[in-house]
Amino acid sequence: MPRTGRDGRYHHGDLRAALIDTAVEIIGERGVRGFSLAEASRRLGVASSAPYAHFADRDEFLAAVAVHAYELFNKQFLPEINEFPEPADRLAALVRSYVRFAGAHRPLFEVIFVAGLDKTRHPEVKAAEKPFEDAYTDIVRTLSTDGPESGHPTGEARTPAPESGHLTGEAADLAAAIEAAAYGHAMLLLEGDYGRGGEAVELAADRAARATLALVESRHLLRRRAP
Amino acid sequence: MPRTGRDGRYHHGDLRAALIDTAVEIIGERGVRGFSLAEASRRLGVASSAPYAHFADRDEFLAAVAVHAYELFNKQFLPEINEFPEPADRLAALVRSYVRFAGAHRPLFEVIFVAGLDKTRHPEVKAAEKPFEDAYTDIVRTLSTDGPESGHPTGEARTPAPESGHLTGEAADLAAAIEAAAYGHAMLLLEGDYGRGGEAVELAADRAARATLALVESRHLLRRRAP
DNA sequence: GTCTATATCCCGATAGAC
DNA sequence: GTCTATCGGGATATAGAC
Repeated sequence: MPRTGRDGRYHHGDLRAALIDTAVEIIGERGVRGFSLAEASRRLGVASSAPYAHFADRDEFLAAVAVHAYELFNKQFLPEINEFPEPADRLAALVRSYVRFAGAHRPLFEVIFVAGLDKTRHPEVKAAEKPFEDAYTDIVRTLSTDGPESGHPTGEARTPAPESGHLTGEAADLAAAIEAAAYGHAMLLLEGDYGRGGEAVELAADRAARATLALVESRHLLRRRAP
Repeated sequence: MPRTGRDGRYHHGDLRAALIDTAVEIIGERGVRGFSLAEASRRLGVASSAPYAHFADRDEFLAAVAVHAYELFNKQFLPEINEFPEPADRLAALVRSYVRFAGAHRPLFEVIFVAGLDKTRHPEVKAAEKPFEDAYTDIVRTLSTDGPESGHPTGEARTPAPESGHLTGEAADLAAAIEAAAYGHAMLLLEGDYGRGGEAVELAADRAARATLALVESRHLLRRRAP
């Protein structure tokens, strides 16, 4: 929301936020790799050097966009899974939300997954993605220790799942398969393999959700011998 | 193989081929988006304008690299599937080969799938990928009309599958799921999610192959209602 | 087929004034 | 916080000589 100062020039109360909005626009048109801070400045009518008052360099700016992307996902899409009590359905819903997010906010999805940011250099990004990762690992862990086919008689003592951290064994295999399926569907959607409109998004999301259920159903086939 | 002329300067008998080799090098270091014809020329010791004697522009050059990539895949990896008689195993082998190719020839895989070439503008690329596509659709079609769980009593009359072109119904759903799984595993491999060395490639390829078998096994869950 | 030379354009980033 | 001015670098692409 630019406002005009006494001198007739445009000034932005929040150039930082305006830059992120404009970046989303540009990335939507040209892709992440076609984005430049210079063009964003041009569109906002500010000097090409103005962004450097808020961000050290281009990478740090993209990291800020990535954080924005995760916050949006966590707020708007993650809650969708709470409609489902069963772990398998929750997982399918999570995958569906993931693909929907890719379709509805393609530029943000691109920044997160296609830009190739070095996350180790941007801890803010890692922190922002944590809610999503936690939701995911929680469900997968539940599924592989408590699934309908795991064969635990009622009341049997179970080793408690670790509270956080990496998955192991069957859970890791299932998680990897579903992660790849979700990512693959999202990428094919963005490449136009499913068409262009909103139906394409739902088609891709639906297929991804079904693939998730199929993988859960046949998860015994995913198991690998210990290396 | 550069040779030296009488004047002491380097000349290339086949600059075209040399450029493609060098492009593979550069893309391996910087990714497709970090590639430029200018740098390739520099490394070969030729003028930055030399490539334009062989290629109209950067995109046409990348299309040539893509054709090279498909030819290599079709020759070196596609034949691997012939070791397996059963359709499901053939499909898993194809997916395994696909991921192995991504790992063994990452730069070429990137050009094909990440560079975002407009294939409609480059018919040579479409022609080069045809053998791969045909092999894929053939197997999927066989699986969804002749699979062990399709429940056709022996001798029942079946509608003959179309000889080429797009898949429909169950076959299309299965094909989409497997395509996404293969692509997803390959991309996660390239992003380093499985680690870096040759073991990472085999891990990803193995997981992709298992996911393929799992999807085939539960393919009834992939079925969508007609739109 | 390759060279030199050049034109044009865009980008990232810095310094210092307002 | 934003501006102007500017440096340095790299890319694409063309024209014309050898």
